[in-house]
Amino acid sequence: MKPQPARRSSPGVPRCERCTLHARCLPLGLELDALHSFEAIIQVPQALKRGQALVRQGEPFENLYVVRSGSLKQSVAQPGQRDQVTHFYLPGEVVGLDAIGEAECHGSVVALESAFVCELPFTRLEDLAEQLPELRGQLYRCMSRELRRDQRMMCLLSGRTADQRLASFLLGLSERFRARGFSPFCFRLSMSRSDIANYLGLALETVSRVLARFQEQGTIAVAGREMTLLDIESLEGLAREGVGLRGVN
Amino acid sequence: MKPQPARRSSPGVPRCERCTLHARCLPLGLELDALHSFEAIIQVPQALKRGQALVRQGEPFENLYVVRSGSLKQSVAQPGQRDQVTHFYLPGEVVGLDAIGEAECHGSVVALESAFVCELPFTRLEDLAEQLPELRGQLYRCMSRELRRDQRMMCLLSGRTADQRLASFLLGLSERFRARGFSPFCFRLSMSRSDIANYLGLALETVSRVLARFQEQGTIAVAGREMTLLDIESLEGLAREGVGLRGVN
DNA sequence: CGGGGATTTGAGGTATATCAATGGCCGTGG
DNA sequence: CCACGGCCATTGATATACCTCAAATCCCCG
Repeated sequence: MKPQPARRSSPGVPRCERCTLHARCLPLGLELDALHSFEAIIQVPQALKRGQALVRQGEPFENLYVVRSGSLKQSVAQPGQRDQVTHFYLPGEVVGLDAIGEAECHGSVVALESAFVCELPFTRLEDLAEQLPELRGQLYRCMSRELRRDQRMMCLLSGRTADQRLASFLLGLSERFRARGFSPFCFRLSMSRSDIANYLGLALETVSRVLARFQEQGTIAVAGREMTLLDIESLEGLAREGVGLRGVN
Repeated sequence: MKPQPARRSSPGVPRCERCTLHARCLPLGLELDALHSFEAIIQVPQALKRGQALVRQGEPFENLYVVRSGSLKQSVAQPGQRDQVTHFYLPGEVVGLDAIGEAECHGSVVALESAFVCELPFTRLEDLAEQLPELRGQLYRCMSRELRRDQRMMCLLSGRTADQRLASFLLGLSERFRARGFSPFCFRLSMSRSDIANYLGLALETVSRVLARFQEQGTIAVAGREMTLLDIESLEGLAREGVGLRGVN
């Protein structure tokens, strides 16, 4: 059974021009009429409630989605293993790139809070991309950006301490919020400690402890899911911090 | 200064039709004349010696490369951190996908042994892809395959023990060799223990010890870089093995 | 045949997982 | 409105996998 997100709501055809994410979204850099062609393929936005699935692992791949508001997480189930959280998606980010050219979605994507997403049928998007070099470029760019994000993640998981992982995680979120016009210093974590731990390859208790320590040191202030970064420099110091652990030779 | 790989050697224009990798390579599925157009943009193959760089981090992105023979590794340097090995490339695999749509290469790629690569100027490839939907599809497929590979890697780094990482690593190599027509049971590791350790997020001593233990248990036979997988099932058992460690709740 | 990197092996320390119990938050229902 | 229950988060105590340091040996290459 397909997830049945509410297909109501929202002002009929979306208008990218008016969207606050315009400057960060997929159609970035399109000419005006190109933009209108692009808008034409966007389906009526979907509303998701917390915990609701946008795509389920194994479903046939049909659409990309752009997050309009709210946030989501992707997790991948592997046989005999625990689920692994692989992504958090914020507004303006594209869901589904890792399934392009594949038959099925290779991870489930679930809303972490109430969210809206724009649905883009991929075949139509591809047809359009055929005519619009700009759009093609944007697609490539999004995919390779994701590749690099994943690689940075691999670096993080590979060689860093719990402190460094958390610091990088917080800085990464901060940066993404800043880019979207939100405060980079003060934001709400829409994911649970358990999600964070899973994402960073730590035990949830460790996440809790490290955050507590950061707080003691005056680096952050955290109350439940409300996060305030007090000393970005310290965090950057931690994140950048050379080696020490898990060095190879 | 650009790396200056020997531009001699090899039979003038390469012939994909005759290439043993034909069935696994980028131009897979192209019609005959499309294939010829594709061949036309391939530069004279480059020969690389062990340790020689194919691309250096930060260089402007201009080409994709397909490995013809030999193997290479990609590593990414991050400020204040040790280099991180992010990939090993085997024949038929495409180097440079993570830089598409970007100005510069975001990692260095170095030959682990004598190697040949086909050079594909990306702008010309893109022009060609504009006319060949098949080729476009292949490009997408390669990129998303890479995305998924990276994600599997993240899972591996995130939640698994050293034994599981090594087992997965060996099985992964085995599978890739099999797919290329080499023996999946008996092969030569072209990378050092240190590279493996770095790639897997372990200390090099740990790699050595785990391999020794696998050998004691009769799962593998290893002598220096010559590797024989004796008991694939055991390895798969290890790799798949549920949880235990680093579980999240 | 010699030298230097690569690999192996050993001993000890530590970061982090695991187990366990408590405390806080929030939505639900009386 | 308050009480209840479940989930989420915190905190402590303990176990352990893996890193680090150190030294010996192997092997490749000149």
